[in-house]
Amino acid sequence: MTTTRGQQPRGVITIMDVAHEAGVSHATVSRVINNHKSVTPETHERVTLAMTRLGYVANQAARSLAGGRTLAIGVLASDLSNPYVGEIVHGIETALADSPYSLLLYTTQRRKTREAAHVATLTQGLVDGILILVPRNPEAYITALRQRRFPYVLIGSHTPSEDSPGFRADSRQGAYHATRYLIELGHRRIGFIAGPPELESATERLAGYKAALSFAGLPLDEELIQSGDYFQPRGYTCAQALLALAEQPTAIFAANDATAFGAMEAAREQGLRLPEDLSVVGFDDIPQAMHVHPPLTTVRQPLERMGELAATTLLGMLSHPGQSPAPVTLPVELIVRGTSAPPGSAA
Amino acid sequence: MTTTRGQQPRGVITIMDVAHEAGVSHATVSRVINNHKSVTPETHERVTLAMTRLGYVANQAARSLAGGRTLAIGVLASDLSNPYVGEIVHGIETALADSPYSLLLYTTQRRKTREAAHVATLTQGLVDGILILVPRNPEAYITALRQRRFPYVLIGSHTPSEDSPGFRADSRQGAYHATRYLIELGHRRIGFIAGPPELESATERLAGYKAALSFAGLPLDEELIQSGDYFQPRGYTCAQALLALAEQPTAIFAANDATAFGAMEAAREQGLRLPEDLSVVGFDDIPQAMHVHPPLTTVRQPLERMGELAATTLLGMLSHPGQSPAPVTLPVELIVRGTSAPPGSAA
DNA sequence: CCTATGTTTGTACGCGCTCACAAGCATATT
DNA sequence: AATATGCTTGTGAGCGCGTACAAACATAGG
Repeated sequence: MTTTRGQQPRGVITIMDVAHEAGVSHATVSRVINNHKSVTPETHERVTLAMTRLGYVANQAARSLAGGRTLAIGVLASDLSNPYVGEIVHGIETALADSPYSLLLYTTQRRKTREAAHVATLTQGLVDGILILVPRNPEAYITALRQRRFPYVLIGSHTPSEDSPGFRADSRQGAYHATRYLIELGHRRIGFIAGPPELESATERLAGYKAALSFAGLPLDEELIQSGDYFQPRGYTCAQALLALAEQPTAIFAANDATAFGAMEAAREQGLRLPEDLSVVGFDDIPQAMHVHPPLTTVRQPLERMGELAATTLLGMLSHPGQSPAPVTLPVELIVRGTSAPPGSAA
Repeated sequence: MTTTRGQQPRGVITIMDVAHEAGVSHATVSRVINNHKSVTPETHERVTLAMTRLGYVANQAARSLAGGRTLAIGVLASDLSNPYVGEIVHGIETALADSPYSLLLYTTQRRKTREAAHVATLTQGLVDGILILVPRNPEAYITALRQRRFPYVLIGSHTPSEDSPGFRADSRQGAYHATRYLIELGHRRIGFIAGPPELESATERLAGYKAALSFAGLPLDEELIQSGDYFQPRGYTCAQALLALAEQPTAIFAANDATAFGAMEAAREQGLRLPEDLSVVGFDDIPQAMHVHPPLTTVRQPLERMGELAATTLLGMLSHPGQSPAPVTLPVELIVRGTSAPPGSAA
């Protein structure tokens, strides 16, 4: 049985070698690999044994070519150094851990010039489905993906109206809650540092902020709204602008945590104590939010969970082709930490 | 020329379609794709035109199978939510941006049970080469990789003795400098929070610390050395232990930034002012090091650059098989910020 | 004992591409 | 004018695997 192969055993062990070793045809080996039902337990056993004995590892390229599936999913992200993205990818990894799928990572930082061609390459035989993180301008490829019926799931901001499968956090609701919270603490002048307007999440957070003000009957002062870009340095300058107003705000709600960190810097530089002299609230709850001092009050997005859900959904779409789940909006949660207090509260 | 194909134009455009469209053989199309020299400019033009006209995209699986190259490289990392890893991957992406290679990401969090099988899968037709980030127990697969002559490059800690290509930061030197810096500030009792001893970087940093003490003629007090694990919570408890000593240290050197953050927390909780009552120095210079308050004095590792260099090196190994560059140790840099000062310096 | 039915296995084709080889052709050499 | 040389292009053979189809065999029914 344990025939030591006559040919030179160079390099790669193929399905043929296993077939020979087990005394069956390569088709049978293939059946074993793919768990086809019509294989006798004994045959299955023999083949499995032969595989381990020879140290057989399937050639993925050949499987893809013959079977039409690549067993890989692509992840399109903007930039990995963003902790926000890291969290989501972490969740994706978790979901993929028990699947046979590999993870192909693409950041749009790479080859941003030809993002469309990029998607084309990915979807043309490189991966079976893709996850798109926080799409900046999805219109470019989403339509193409849809009409090609290529499986994809969005993560993060995207218009809920479009019926693409996706998972997003309820930015509007979160911003609304956070703002109401500040109002209930007694704040009347609440500065807002917005995100880039081309991002759905940014406009929603702004909308939530405005809605809360209007619900509380507070005036909407355009002076109090600064346009940020979700990055810390801009948060810093926006906060400076807010603190330079004749009528200073007693609280600043930043559209994301990085921006909030910038605001904290600016406040400290002006000699303001947090939270006694100024309350700061962020959005996202990235890991370091709890590690700054004082720890940041913020709105928690279930980032890791979003990644996990999206990946699981995509896997489901791959195993049950045709269906395209509706987008899901996940609730967010206000995490009260140390940067928020009633206005003018003594130390 | 612009023959509208008679057959049903369903699904995928293959090299054959392009060949037909351009009026050449499929081999010529292949030559154009692979930039073979022996193609007339006119032919090249015709083929290129046909490709764009048909929207041809090469099937990567077929290329891999036929050509023996996958045009993908694998990245083996421990865990993406670690900002340290994010930085490195960022550098890798940068290096890969202008190459035809894709990035296959594997975290060992996934399937940690079968890490070896994991490497086997990767190296058996999934990727052409791999980058291994901060290998925990590399022995398991390094030897296998080497004897299979599979291209790989290490990033981060690894014994410099082993002649695997790799890029690492000079942990020992960095720790030595940081410790000397504290000594020169006037500190005599300097606590050290070590990293996990199974990590090369951790032992080297400890060695650097000890060397600096001995160079300065300071006694080595084992009490002052706590064993951490590179994570923040442990840094917190280790710092507590150090601050509970009868003879308190006036400075704490933490083996990495996360640990240093923990130490800062502990110090603050004890009512100590940074840096007046206690100096804290970290290692790594992860992005948030400069964003905590006060900003952390730390030893900067060129993480992104390490990733970029490693990827470039791997690409070089792939295009010039056979050579295996020697490991490189990159210099680190002490970044003095706000958490370090002479002992007992008044505010 | 022969046919119908079901189960397990083998045969053979092709997925889309790369590459060795040879053919075709133009130009250089004698 | 005949042959050699170099360049461009076409032909064809797989790469390793999945899978339709058929073959082989066992079992059941008549």
